[in-house]
Amino acid sequence: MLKKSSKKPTIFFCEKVYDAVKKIPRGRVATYAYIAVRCGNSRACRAVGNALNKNRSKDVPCHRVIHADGSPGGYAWDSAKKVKILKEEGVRFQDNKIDSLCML
DNA sequence: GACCTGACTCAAC
DNA sequence: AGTTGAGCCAGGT
Repeated sequence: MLKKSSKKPTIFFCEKVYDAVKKIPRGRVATYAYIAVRCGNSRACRAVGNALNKNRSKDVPCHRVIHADGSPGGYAWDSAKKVKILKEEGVRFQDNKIDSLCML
């Protein structure tokens, strides 16, 4: 049984990305690497960003996803707005970077 | 159907 | 400390 691979968990990955991002509590942020790890590969961070960038569903608080070094990263709608939203949610910023304490 | 790019990250130089 | 290269996944051209 088991027909050898035959298929890739492509859909799984993006689905997990949305699920993980949706689970981010308000006032908190997560790094792409964190989401990637949650999806199975810590190096799939690119796929995570790509999934959000191409899908950017309103159901997913993609603004809570930031770089690993604390930079707000990018935002398909408006990177500046992303920072603003995070501040509104209560995320602490340190020198234009998200405080590591707010990272999951 | 193959190649490249993209909201990334880590390690080495 | 800043720059460069390599690694991963998915979608678009």
